[in-house]
Amino acid sequence: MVLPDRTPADFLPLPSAQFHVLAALGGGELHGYVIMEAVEELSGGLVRMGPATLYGTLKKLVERGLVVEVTGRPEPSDDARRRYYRLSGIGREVCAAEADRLAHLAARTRRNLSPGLA
Amino acid sequence: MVLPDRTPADFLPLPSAQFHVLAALGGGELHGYVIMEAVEELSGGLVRMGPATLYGTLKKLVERGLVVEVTGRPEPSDDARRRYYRLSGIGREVCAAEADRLAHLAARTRRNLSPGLA
DNA sequence: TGACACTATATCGAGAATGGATATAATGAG
DNA sequence: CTCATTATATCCATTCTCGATATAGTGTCA
Repeated sequence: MVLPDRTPADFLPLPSAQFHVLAALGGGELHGYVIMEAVEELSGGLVRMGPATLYGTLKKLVERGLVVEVTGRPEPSDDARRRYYRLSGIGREVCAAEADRLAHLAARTRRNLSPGLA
Repeated sequence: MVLPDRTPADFLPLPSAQFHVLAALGGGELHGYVIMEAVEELSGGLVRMGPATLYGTLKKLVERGLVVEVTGRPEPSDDARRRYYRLSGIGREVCAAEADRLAHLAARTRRNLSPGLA
């Protein structure tokens, strides 16, 4: 009852935690704990996402249809506790669109900032 | 009593509203209303900052020492209601550092995303 | 001069986003 | 069998964001 959004642009700007998780999932099907590590790595160590942020964000992303929980294990003898997630089609598009937005924003900001460079 | 932070890295990641305001002020000394317009322009029309976010953010940025209110008008016959703001030295550094962070994050995300491109 | 849109700053209160701390339990190494 | 690590999960406080609203000066035009 809360999903009239269909095009990537309708999701922008994305809350930063949601973007970090989508970005991490760009690498493939991952489970929660590995996502935390991937977020830290992708952010150059600057962002450390704790469990509260991660699992809340994951839940929201699934609700929004950007992420899908994977049914079935990659390998049968895998740790039974793990829950795997992957990007949906639109999730991938939204992630790319948000990356573009950030890149453009950063570039424009640099340009706007440079005239007064110290 | 709340300013032990001194290096730009201590401020990252910056909340998005704070970054947008700093980015706008990269263009020079501006007053509130013009900042709102500049934010919209710099964001490619994607971000429209209302008064509540703007003035709250501005207040916080001044508290943090990233922005300074300008005493004295640029032109004597200026609208008396206006209050002008400019980046502090560290404010400019933080803005540049955050722009770099976003650019890198966007680039890494794109790289991480591309292998599975649709 | 009076009406009205626009400029301009400001706050309230709600809701969303974030993060520290904590809980629980399975896994794996020694 | 002990203990660090892996793993998911929630509580609660704080922070961030924004729609709505308030107040008032400015500029235009009839």
